[in-house]
Amino acid sequence: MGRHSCCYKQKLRKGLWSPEEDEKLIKHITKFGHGCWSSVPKLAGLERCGKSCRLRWINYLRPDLKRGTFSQQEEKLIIELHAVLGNKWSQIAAQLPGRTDNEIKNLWNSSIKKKLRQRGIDPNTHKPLSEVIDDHKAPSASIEKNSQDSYNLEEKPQRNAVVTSYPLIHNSPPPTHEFFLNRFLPTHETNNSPPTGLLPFSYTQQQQQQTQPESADLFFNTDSNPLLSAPPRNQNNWGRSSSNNNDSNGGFFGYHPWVTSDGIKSQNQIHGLEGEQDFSKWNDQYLPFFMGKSSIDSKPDVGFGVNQELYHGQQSVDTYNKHIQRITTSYGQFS
DNA sequence: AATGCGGACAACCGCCTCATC
DNA sequence: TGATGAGGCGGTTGTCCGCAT
Repeated sequence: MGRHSCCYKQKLRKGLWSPEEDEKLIKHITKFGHGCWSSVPKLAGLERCGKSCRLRWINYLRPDLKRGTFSQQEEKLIIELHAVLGNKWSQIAAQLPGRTDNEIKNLWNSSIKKKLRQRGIDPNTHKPLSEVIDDHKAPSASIEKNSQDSYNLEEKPQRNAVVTSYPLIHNSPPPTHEFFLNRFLPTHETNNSPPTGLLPFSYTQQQQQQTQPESADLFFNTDSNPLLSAPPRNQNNWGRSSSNNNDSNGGFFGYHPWVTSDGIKSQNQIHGLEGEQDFSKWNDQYLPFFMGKSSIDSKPDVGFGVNQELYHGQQSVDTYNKHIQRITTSYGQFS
């Protein structure tokens, strides 16, 4: 495809964004939505290409970004997801509320990779380095099965420590495609009810009551991983993840007061918010925009996560189907 | 005080996919 | 059906800043 036409244009600014530019972009998007990104610079009075504006907004200016340092839980989750998804940063980011793919990618390249190597784990294969060197050897009996937490990056590696564990898959077979799909698919997949959006790891009360397969426990230990924890029974919202402990605003994707385990709350319920004051504040300023009510472009916005699709009727179903198709492509067909 | 180095983060580049014409 | 434009993604580079020497 080659370069974008905007890249050929002269006089476009590059490099770091000034506060004035940020302000212009924020003002424009909060007022009109982004619509077609290529038209944003002109309409906002910026000498930037649309792509640059999009990136700046998504990675830095969006109001739902969490920012700040990553918690240990977040780092562990990133590693676990990377073991399954590889360098699919956008898919990994989709599971971390308020984090961007760029942020996660940077963390991986600058920090996590190094930590894993220090612990004797190959960051690409997630296998012990010794196995990567001698790749023909099957996982040997020397692998200690009780070492549950070789991803605990808080612990410093011991001198001369022998890496003795498979980081994720200890004495269990790798999780199946079905298992992973179950974690990602919304709960309504088997009926015709409206989609609830691809919330982070689907949850139903039935699932909670079921005994998790062994691989699931190893993979997504909901006891130890608050990001994956199911909400308490009879609670109508997704609990704010404990990874947001330091985030007084919670983050847009941190919890979803309008989504119940049964489906979607009404608009009145959404706007009433039932005492969710943090969200209410946020709602006044940004909800119309995040609902895709752009005055420029009536198409649903993309790039804010799939949960906003709750508001888009048939289009949300179409987009939802696309997500299913994408996941199916990646992880195989499910029944 | 000057310099070099490394970490963290922001931004760009190039490619791919998809929608539209 | 191919050309084109736009959005999205992953890899890479650039920049800033703190720290050690």
